[in-house]
Amino acid sequence: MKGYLWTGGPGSPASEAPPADGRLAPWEAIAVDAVGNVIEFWGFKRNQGRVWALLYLRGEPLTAGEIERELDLSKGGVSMLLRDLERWGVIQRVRLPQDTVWRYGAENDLVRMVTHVIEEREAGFVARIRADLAEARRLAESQAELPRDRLHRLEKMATLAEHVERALRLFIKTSRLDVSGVLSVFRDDGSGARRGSK
Amino acid sequence: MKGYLWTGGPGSPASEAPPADGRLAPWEAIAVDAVGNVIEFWGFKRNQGRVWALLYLRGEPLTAGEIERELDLSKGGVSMLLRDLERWGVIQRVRLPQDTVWRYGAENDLVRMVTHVIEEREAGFVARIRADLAEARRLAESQAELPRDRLHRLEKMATLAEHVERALRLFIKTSRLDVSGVLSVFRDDGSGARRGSK
DNA sequence: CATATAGTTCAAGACCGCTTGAACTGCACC
DNA sequence: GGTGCAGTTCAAGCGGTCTTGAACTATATG
Repeated sequence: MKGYLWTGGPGSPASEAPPADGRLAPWEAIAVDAVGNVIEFWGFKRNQGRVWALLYLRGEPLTAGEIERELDLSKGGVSMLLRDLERWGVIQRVRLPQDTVWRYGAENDLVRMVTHVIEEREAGFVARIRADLAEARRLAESQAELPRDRLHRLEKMATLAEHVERALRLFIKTSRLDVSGVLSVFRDDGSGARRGSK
Repeated sequence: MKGYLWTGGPGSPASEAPPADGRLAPWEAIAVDAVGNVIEFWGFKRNQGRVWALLYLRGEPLTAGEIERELDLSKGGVSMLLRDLERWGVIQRVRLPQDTVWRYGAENDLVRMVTHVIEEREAGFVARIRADLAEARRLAESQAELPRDRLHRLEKMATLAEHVERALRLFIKTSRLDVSGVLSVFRDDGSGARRGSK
């Protein structure tokens, strides 16, 4: 909860002079924060989600400076956040013909990114756990005078781990499937906000 | 890692001298830590997982003091960890007839707990997000001169959130189903480590 | 009742990741 | 070349969580 919650500007968003540190409309602030919370829940940085959400809601590419002001973040922070998002392919850096600065636009792939990163994270992690349990088992087996039931329980623990792993994989798969439906919804806007926009 | 290393263990339970700060066998340490990592991954405290794992592997109930020594935790910490685990129903507090102290034994329900807590967490969380997005939408709609495409994107965002939510629910359900298979495996040991054991 | 041990609570502090802000690089334009 | 702005990097600070350790309560025992 960095910035203040800016309850002002009930009337006109465009017509009145907004306070220095953010012109975010209240409804935008709420939506942006909601996405921030979701993304944080999935183990990313809150502000990564906020930046993506802002770009997505605006529909047109913004500059780093604008993001900085809207979201009340530091220059350096914005730079790093944008780099992360770009690396993950959920935003795109574009340079408008006549323009001299970079602008950043949201891809629709937020979800694909989430599942993707989760997938990777899970892969490494699960491999590690599996290796550890295997190692434990190896050591335990080499221990001659080990009560049999202990070993037995260790093995069951490993089985459990495998099942959880399977469930996770399944989740990712179904999630992706389920989401592909959503993506198609998204897609019909892919061409941007038509022309009108601004 | 923590405080002092309790160089004690004159008893030497097994035949060889175990590492200074706990009598945990190496294989146990590895397995215990593996579970700790998993549990941490799921958003719990690492040491909650370690405690459960220790109790599970040992098969027989341990006292708080024993746990404290084996895992090299503080007295207060163990007390809190045990309370959490007990509240979640993944360990059971028992008092042996002749004995004066409480002992704690592992239930097999670790997974059920995980899914359960995730479920709860998810429920509250998702409700919050949903409410936030609804509120944002309400505010946005009341804003007369709002570009139509912006509102449109906000709506799609809400749709997306719903789908992710559905995927999550599905995951929990499948995970639970999948796990129930494992639980049956576990169950045949339900009666504990037979009697012998020690 | 005095003592000892088991168990609980919580303030202080360790720990860790995120954000900041300032120094720096790169680039365009004058 | 010099000035100014966009963008990057990173040490230092901040904020939040987890753990510790000591004071405290509860309970059993002689």
